[in-house]
Formats: sequence, structure tokens, C-alpha cells
Amino acid sequence: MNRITWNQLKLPIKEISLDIILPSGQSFRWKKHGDEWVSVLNELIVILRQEDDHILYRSIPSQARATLTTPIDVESVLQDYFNASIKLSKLYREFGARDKYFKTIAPLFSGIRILRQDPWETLCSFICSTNNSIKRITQMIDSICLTFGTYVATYDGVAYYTFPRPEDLCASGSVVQKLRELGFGYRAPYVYKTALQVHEWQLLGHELAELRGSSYEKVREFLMELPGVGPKVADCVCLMAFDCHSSVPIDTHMWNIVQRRYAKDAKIRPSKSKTLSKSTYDDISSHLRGLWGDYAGWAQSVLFISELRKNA
DNA sequence: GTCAACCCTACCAC
DNA sequence: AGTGGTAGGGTTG
Repeated sequence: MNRITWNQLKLPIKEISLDIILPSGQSFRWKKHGDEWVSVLNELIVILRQEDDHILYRSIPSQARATLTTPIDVESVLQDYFNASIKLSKLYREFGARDKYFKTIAPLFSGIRILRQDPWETLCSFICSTNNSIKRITQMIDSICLTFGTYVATYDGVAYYTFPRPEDLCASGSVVQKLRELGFGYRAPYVYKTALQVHEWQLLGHELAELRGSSYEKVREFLMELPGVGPKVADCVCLMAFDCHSSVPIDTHMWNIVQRRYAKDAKIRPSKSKTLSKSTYDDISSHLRGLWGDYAGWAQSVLFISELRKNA
């Protein structure tokens, strides 16, 4: 029945741990079926399987579109998506040399890499992430795709859809109401207004992806203009979609770690405040950027996940 | 002494 | 598990 053959991903197994990366709050689009991870990338279903010493993948093209005429090099798509050119083991060594705490944590969480995700999908997803849990965000993203996305194909009894483009969410004001019905709450107008702005920008001939060449500061500034995007969301999107590897998002988990382990070095005054001020946020973020270096965001994600697992 | 121009914390709705 | 907005206090020049 299924004659699609498996291919072997050209990325050393030590460099990647699917079970840690895929469900830990970077992407909210991967579903696990048995020992397979399934998602939609570039309008086609991608299936991943982690074996003992390598990762296998295969893909299913969109049934809704005639993509057969333009074959997609899935290996390239995955190399790009996993930032495969970045050598994780080297980064871990460097982080460990710079930071004693990282050195103690890292061995327990190997293969954590930053994904290079679609800018719009990432932006939209992280606007939805505020004051929210991975489980619920995943649910929301699932329903926004089902409601506003395009059908791709069905695999293992599950229908897969693309992530809606900005214009798909600009149809009318009823989008906000629909999003509220889907459980987006106060995030509904943020998503809608941001879609409107991004679409307008696209009509001017721009694409979010073109910002990938810009500096971290430029991208961050641009993103923070958008409704529902503050420092934390901007930093997540910078890191996970715009190649700003030095961006260090400080969420509540990182804030806990900083207070516990880095407060003295980061010169954090012992405030009892539960919330981060903008300036304290920037102080912490740049301190960690100085500590970990150009790929600080990659170190952040290791500690973030260690904290996530601890509380789970 | 007073007054913008901040910047911070707290607080709450979304 | 954040953002946007407000109020109230502190600091600076």
C-alpha cells in the first residue's frame, strides 16, 4: 500500500534528539504516532523516525495541489529545517567551557538544536504562546490550521493541513470571532491584526523571510512593532525563524533559572517582583548573550528544556 | 521648590 | 505561562 521508501537523514544521531526537540515548545506542529513524528513542511507531509544510529524520513506530497511537476528535495528541506550545518557538539563544548552550570546540565540533555522554522508560522505561534502552555498552544495551532489552512493529505488516518498564510486570516473581521471560538481568547485580535499588517507588507512586495539577513536588533525592533509581540515573543521568533542565534528569550522558566543560578553574575538585584521589567529583561538577556556567545540562544534552549523536564 | 522626561514596580484585563 | 495599559512612586537635570 505504502510504497514510499525511507531515506536516511544526513545528520549524525548525536547531533539531534527528536523526542526532546519536537514536543518542547519550539514547533507546535509535530504529532507523534507510535515511533513516527509527523508534520507538514513546505506543503508536504514529512515523517521522521529516530533509529538507534540514524534518522529516517519520508514524505507525502500534497493531494490538493499538483506539486508533482515540481519535485521537492526533502533532504534539503530537512537540512535547512534542522540547521544541520551547525555543529551541535562543538557548541556544547564551547558552552561548557564558558559556563560551569551548563556543563553540569548538558550531559543530561544532548541533541537539543534550534529549528529554522517558517517566519510567519513561528511569529503567529508565539503570539499565541503568551500566558499559555505547550499543550494548549499545540491545540490552538492545530485548530487554526484545520480551520484556515489548506488540506495537504491524510496519513495514518489523520488529515494534515498547511499553516494558514497571513491573507488566509485577513478574510474579514469574523476571523477574530472564529479564533475566539477556537479558544484563542485575548490572542485572537493580536493574531488578526498581525496577519493584517504582515499581509499589507507583503502586498508591498516584501516577505518576512527577507529579514533573515538583517541584524538581531533590526529584526527584533521590527517584530516588536506588531501587536501581541513583546520582548519575549520577539526573541523566540528571532531565534527560531530569523537566524538570530544569539537571541536569548527569557520566559518564566529561564527567569527561575537565572534567579537560582546566575543572579549574582548577572547583577540581578534581589527583587521580589514576580514580573520582569523591560530593562531587567534586557539586562539578563544580554548578560547571558555575553556568557554564552554568538549562539547563546542554543544554550538557552538546553537549559530551558532541562527546567521544563524538571517541572513536568 | 517645581516640573517635565523618564524608569521602575505593582496590578489587572485580555 | 506574556503583553498592553494604568497608576503611583522614585530619579534626573
